[in-house]
Amino acid sequence: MRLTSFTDFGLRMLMRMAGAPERVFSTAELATEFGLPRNHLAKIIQRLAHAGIVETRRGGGGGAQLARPPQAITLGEIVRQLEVGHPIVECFAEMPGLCSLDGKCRLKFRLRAAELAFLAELDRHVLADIALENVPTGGPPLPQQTTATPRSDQA
Amino acid sequence: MRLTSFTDFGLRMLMRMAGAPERVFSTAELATEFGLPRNHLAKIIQRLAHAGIVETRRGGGGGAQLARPPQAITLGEIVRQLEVGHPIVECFAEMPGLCSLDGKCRLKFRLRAAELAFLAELDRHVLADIALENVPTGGPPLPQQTTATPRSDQA
DNA sequence: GTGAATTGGTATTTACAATGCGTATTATCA
DNA sequence: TGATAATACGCATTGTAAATACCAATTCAC
Repeated sequence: MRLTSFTDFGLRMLMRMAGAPERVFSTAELATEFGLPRNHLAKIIQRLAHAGIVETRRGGGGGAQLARPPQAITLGEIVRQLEVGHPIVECFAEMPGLCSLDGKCRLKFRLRAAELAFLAELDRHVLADIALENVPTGGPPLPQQTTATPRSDQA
Repeated sequence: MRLTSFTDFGLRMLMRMAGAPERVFSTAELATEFGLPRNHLAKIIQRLAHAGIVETRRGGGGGAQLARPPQAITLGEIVRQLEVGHPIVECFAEMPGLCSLDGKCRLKFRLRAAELAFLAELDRHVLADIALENVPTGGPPLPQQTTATPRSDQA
């Protein structure tokens, strides 16, 4: 039972963005803060944008920000969107008739119920509950105080 | 959110074994029935044996059978044993201090709660609930490397 | 209008799980 | 006791998904 790195990293970025919902975060900035590859994070932001969780804007000064207040985004919604295409078991893929136990399998229903229980527990919390204001201070010490200057161009 | 093939195939084999708790099933027989690689199934049986869910017996006429009645084995126990070593997210691996958000991360606790909800839902059912008596009646032609020796059906 | 910054999309490389295969060990039957 | 059948274990191979790199499209600043 494993979540993909998409979901893992996506949650971390959203936690950070929820800490400053008004700001615009570039993928380069998030990549520096978390010490993760920029291109990989950009892909996840794309997915989140398609799902309507964040809004992106190209060009200078662009980046991503939450499309809704963090109180209106449940953790379940995030995981659901980020885990698209990764069914619990192979049987759940959209391939009818592939499973040889198709009609007689009484397990499928139970697995689905367990998955719903997992997501329901996640839906009991919203993004605001796990927001973090502090920079994780991954590797090099970033003495970046809250100078309210969204200048962050370096690479 | 995905279970490994270990868990997927393990559950199928246990479903079959629960349909005839008194019988002994060889891995070759199960592999033929399900059209799955024999060696892979043997490894899963090993894991299940170590977990105390099945008991194996070597030698002629040997094989595996449930160590307890199928009413006494919950689905949660099976999944828990089969998913060992596959944490939900990387942070959950046994590597303290690796996650840069160690102290401040309020997500970890929620993910754990969701995982427990998933397993709790599974614990509401036992293996007997999903037993299947019928053989899946070999669907696709399988390129089995077994030497096509018709097994003498043991009593 | 020009240039720089930033996302969007596609292709390639890499890592890990899944699979296949061979060998050793052990128990049962003749 | 010997032959056979099955598990147990390790390693090589394969396949799929993640991770990375690169190029195109777009927007703001000047």
